[in-house]
Amino acid sequence: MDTKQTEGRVARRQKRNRIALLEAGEEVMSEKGIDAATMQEIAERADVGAGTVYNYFKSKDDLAVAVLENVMERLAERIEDVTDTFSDPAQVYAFGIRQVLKTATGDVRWRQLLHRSEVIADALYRRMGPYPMRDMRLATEAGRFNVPDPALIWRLTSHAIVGFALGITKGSLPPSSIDEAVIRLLCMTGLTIDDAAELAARPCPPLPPEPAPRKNRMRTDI
Amino acid sequence: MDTKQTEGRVARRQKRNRIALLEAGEEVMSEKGIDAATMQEIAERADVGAGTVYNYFKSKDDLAVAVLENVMERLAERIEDVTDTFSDPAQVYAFGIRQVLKTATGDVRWRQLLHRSEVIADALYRRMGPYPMRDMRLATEAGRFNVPDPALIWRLTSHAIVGFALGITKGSLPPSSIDEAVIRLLCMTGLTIDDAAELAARPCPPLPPEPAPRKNRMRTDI
DNA sequence: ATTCCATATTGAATGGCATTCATTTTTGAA
DNA sequence: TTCAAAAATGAATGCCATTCAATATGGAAT
Repeated sequence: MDTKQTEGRVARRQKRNRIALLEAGEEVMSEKGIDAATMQEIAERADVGAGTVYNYFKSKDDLAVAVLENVMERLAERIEDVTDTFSDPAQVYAFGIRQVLKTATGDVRWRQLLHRSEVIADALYRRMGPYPMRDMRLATEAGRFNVPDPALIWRLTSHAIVGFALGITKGSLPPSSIDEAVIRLLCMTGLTIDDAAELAARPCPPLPPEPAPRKNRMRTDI
Repeated sequence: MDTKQTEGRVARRQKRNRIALLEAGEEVMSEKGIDAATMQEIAERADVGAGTVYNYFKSKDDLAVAVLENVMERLAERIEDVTDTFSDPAQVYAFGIRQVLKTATGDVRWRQLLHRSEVIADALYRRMGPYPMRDMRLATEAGRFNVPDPALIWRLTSHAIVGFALGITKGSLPPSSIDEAVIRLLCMTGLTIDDAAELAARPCPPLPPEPAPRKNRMRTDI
């Protein structure tokens, strides 16, 4: 018999639990920072026993990585259309970062989450190894354009994000100017000055429609 | 009577202890990373009781900050001469970073230490507050040249270092080209593209003094 | 030299937290 | 209904930063 014909209760519950844990993780870690977030609280908020978390995630860091991957996934979805619009990988990349910035600056939860992302970037890279970037569409899309080493793109992207996160969370980059930040990121991530300057000079190309904005459920009085 | 006439045994021991702790801290934290380093081991390596450490440093983070400050101090010493050679703050800054890079790439201990420096940059900034940058000669030197907000310089410098540390430790910046890295850092830290490009174009060492009219002309509109 | 106290040192105790694991509960097939 | 395998549980473990009550020490005053 087809074992898939009806997804058993277990499978469904597991899916629910995993999602609940990811959401709880994102919530708590965003609110308190990754270090201060306790597995206990995350478990409670996901209506799950403390030990159960470890059936789904090997460790706290592992959970954090999964949470960030989840965030990135959502980001990437908003980005992929662009590849039909632009033919220059630099443009795609720039646009991608632009999107990241717009979202990151607008969403307190992500900003706080990214705050501690050094470890995460590290873990992400270690976990991904050389070429298994199945899910990282941002990277994949860039790879479509004969960028020599797709892995490099992703690494740079993550560094850009981390660096930017450092910048805004520390307050040294007033996020008043997205374009400015983009330029800095481009420089930081290895595009040439000329590329960056040129990109900065020309206006942002026509944008694909943005999906409905998500609600920010987080307390703002922190 | 002059209480200083002979420094008592206590004062001498305290000085020794402090130094021993800083050295032990740098050693252990460099070897194992800040997180993995235990206060216990640091205390042992400094031939001191576990609790004693807290007579000298408020917390583990506090110790880490002191260790990094110590490193920075040594770095700064190698930098100060430059201020006699250059009159443009951008040059001084660029040269400073250049030195940091050269040293950091050559010294594994520092590289590893810087690796976890996100927290430290944070703590450093928190600790220093708006204007108490007495010891940060790098920043002070920059301040000599009418850079509007000296605090800003230091903040940016620390970010540059952190960012660079992320870069090399993660392997995304092959430190083959120091100059290139410098340019990226300059961009990242808020000098204008033009400034950076110009700096990149001309060889670092000798240059005619100029009034140094620094202006940030980056677009501020979205 | 001796006394004495302020100050420094100490390491055992505390508390918080990630992680583990022996039990219990649930599940789906027989 | 029965049963073995899988999943969930939360109490127990161990690690570690930090605290603190007890102890040792240095040097000033006698």
